[in-house]
Amino acid sequence: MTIQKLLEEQVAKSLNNLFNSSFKNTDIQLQITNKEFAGEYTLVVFPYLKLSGKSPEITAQIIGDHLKTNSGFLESYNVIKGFLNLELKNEIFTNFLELNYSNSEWGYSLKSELNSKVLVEYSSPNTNKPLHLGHVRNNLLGFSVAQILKAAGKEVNKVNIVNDRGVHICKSMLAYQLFGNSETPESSGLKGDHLVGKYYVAYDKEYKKQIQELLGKGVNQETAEKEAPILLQVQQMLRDWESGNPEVLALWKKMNSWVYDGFDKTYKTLGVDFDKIYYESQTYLLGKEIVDEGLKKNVFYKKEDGSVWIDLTKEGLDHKVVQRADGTSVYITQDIGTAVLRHRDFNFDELVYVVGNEQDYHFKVLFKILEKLGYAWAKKCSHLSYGMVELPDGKMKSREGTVVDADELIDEMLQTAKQTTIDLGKTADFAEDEANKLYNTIALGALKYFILKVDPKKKMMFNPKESIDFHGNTGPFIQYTYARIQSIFRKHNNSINFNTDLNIELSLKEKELLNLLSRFPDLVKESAKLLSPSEIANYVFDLCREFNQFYHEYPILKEESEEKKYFRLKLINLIGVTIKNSFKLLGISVPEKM
RNA sequence: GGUUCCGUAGCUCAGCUGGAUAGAGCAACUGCCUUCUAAGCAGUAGGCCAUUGGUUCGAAUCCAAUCGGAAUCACCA
Repeated sequence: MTIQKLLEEQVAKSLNNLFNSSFKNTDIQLQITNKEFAGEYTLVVFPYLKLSGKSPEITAQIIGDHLKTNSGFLESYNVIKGFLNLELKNEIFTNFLELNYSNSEWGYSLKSELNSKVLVEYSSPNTNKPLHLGHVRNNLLGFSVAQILKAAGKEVNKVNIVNDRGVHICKSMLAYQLFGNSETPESSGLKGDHLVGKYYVAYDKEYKKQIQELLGKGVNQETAEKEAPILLQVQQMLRDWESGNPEVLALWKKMNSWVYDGFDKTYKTLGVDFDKIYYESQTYLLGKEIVDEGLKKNVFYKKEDGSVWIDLTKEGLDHKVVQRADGTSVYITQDIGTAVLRHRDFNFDELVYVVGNEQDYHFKVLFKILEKLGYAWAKKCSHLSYGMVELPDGKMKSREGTVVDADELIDEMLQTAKQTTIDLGKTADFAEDEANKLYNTIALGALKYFILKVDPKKKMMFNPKESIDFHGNTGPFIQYTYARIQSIFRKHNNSINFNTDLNIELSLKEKELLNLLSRFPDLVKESAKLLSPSEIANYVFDLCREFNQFYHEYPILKEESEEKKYFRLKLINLIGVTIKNSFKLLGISVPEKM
């Protein structure tokens, strides 16, 4: 049990004794004491004035006295207005440290008895273009959330659904047929996904050109957009694909394989992975079957032109197409199939979709449809709806080429990390492969932390002109702090297995650090509940700031008192473990030396 | 137009299940490397928490309205 929870229990007991009330532990809200006052935790007594019938100051004193004589936790307390600041006994902290300092799994829960199975879907790329910064946010969030859920004791499987079919894929394919001249990744020297992306852009360019031509002939805008020859060709190609035209299928397979090679490289660099990859080409037929069944059960209805719809107006939503008039499936058709297939495969208790907030409506509809189709687990599906990554001039748009390419960005980060590190002379005595490994660790640490420190729900701004920093609230700062700690242990060389005197005198800073450390396990659970890596990021940054202040002010190896020296070694060991374990939850590695 | 989300320092973000004088980082300016790694530490400056009203002992936080921005409402994904 954490220090805070023990305290809350004691406070509840005291209140109940004093006022004949019946508070539970969870009713008590302790807050962290402001730095300007003595104490670690603070009880706001205003809510209890009616019970005590006394002024805030007197009430606080009564509670403080009772806690001091009965809880065994309090060294002393002070009252400022209606705030009761609790100063804990040193041994609370030293006990805590003694118990946890060498636990390498510190902060992580064991798999719960309930063994709740969670599926996390993330990444979900389209195979018509390379990954950009928006996808990077998705991948990092998905991977990190999975790590956090595991650390909170859940059984987690990561799944990916590859959007490998549909009109958008046909667009790249058609443009390649028209303008590709049979070029390949090998012949062009382009990474496969980039080569295919080139033709997706080429399609859009040609489409816009044709619209202009039609407009020039006096056709109106709407008709021009619907009847541009290249669009009609794309629609024909999709029908050919769904009917199994060998030539179209061959082209599709060839181009997709290029894209997969490209994606694999990017995934590997980012350090993300999946337990199972689904392909829409393998799930959309199941989707169509379910649509047929739903039609028979009157969950869906058919319009005269043959398109299939669902009426969700009673749910406050709208009518929604689930199958086109020409019989081809739409996005949601395949999502229905994929969800059902996944439940067959994994029998999950919860399913988390990591998908941008531009699809909020889509997921509302999807979950509602699954519910109406009678799947009980539909209620256990949730959408981790994250905000878009924006550039100073607005949202990224693949078609318009206003994107920050993932591979290019990572490459730039690597160059910057390398240059900065060399300028600082940090790798002078490193072997070449060690040095390269370090540049990679720092570059990805900077990128990942930059993205994960922001609340997932909020949109975030990325300015390509200002490269990601390595100072202040950044990944490298935290990695550096970890390396500093390891450096001390390299110098020390001895075991730290030394019993701490529980009555050792603690400085304010040491108490602060121990108090902060003690909150880590609860924080992991909290961030699992909120599906929010940013909680972890902000916490570990705070911890590092506190540590660096401590490091600056207090000697560790040079401390003369052996007692204090070993106490501090244990303290910084636990700090190091906490940094490492926090970063593991963010999918970021830490260097031993930098 | 309907629905949803957002508006906190020059910039990027914390804080939002109501609590003490609203915090970091970057950028600017000042100091600190003969002492465990200066990717660090200390300090200065920077705020009508979009606006107005309400709820109460107490509001950046909850409610309403207004202003500003975004997303979505496709036989796109």
